[in-house]
Amino acid sequence: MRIGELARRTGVSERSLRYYEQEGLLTAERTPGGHRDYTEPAVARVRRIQELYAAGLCSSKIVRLLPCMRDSDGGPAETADAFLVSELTVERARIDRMIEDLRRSRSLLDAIIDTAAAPPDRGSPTP
Amino acid sequence: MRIGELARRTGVSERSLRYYEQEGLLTAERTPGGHRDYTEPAVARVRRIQELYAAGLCSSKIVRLLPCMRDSDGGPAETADAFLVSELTVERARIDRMIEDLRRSRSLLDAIIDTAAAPPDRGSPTP
DNA sequence: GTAGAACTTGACGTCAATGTGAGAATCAAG
DNA sequence: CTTGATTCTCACATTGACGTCAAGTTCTAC
Repeated sequence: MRIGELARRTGVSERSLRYYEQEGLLTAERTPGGHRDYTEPAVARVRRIQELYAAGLCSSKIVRLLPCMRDSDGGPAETADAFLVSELTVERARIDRMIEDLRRSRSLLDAIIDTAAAPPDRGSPTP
Repeated sequence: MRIGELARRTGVSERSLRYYEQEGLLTAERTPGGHRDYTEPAVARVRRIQELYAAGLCSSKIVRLLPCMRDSDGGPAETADAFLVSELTVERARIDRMIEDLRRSRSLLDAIIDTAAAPPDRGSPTP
């Protein structure tokens, strides 16, 4: 499929897809004229890339991480070397902290929303 | 306390603290000479600001949200108006999605780390 | 009063993922 | 062949929360 279709199916802009290629995250065959021609697994791959970006990983981390994932492109999964593993362990800890922070922020918002939903308590406290 | 101490106690750079003030997130008295003089609750406030930034809220959202929080500066908490509540509800949903994404990414990393930790399965499958 | 640390404002730089626009080339269909 | 949609590359702009440097002022301790 070509870049427009991939963009529509993944919800990722064409610009970003080209950027992913530039960063080595995504590859594509080329038509004789030079247009990108993506295979079907590219859809799943792009979704995973987005997830990892959302998790706060930068492209250089992702590019080393992707080959270690199953089903990334049909090929057998590489095994992460010790250095990558140690980096990923750090990232995992960071993600855990992020989740904790998000939980706190979530309950903060909850409290505010609940307070606003409750009948506004003006002046005279429950008699 | 002055900006240096607040920076040390919160782990936030002086630059950021001035930026928070510029964005209306944080206020301070001034000494006769113009130096910022923070009160004790500023510490907690800065921490909360950081949490909300970590949750992906931008300064303009945070600045409207802070007055609705308890203990932010000792004053009574304002109640969020309907518009803010609707925005916060959207943010809360976004945070929920973020947490879900993070969980997925976390288990992705987990799988890779576990695979690398397991004895590398080279060629000859269990005879 | 004076040295040096801490602070001030202001302006410009950074970073990483994208947006955006120009101008040329390619593709699919009639 | 032609037209119009799509894609190409290249390059510059944007965003937001900061880093960083400069030149000047204030505070603190002696």
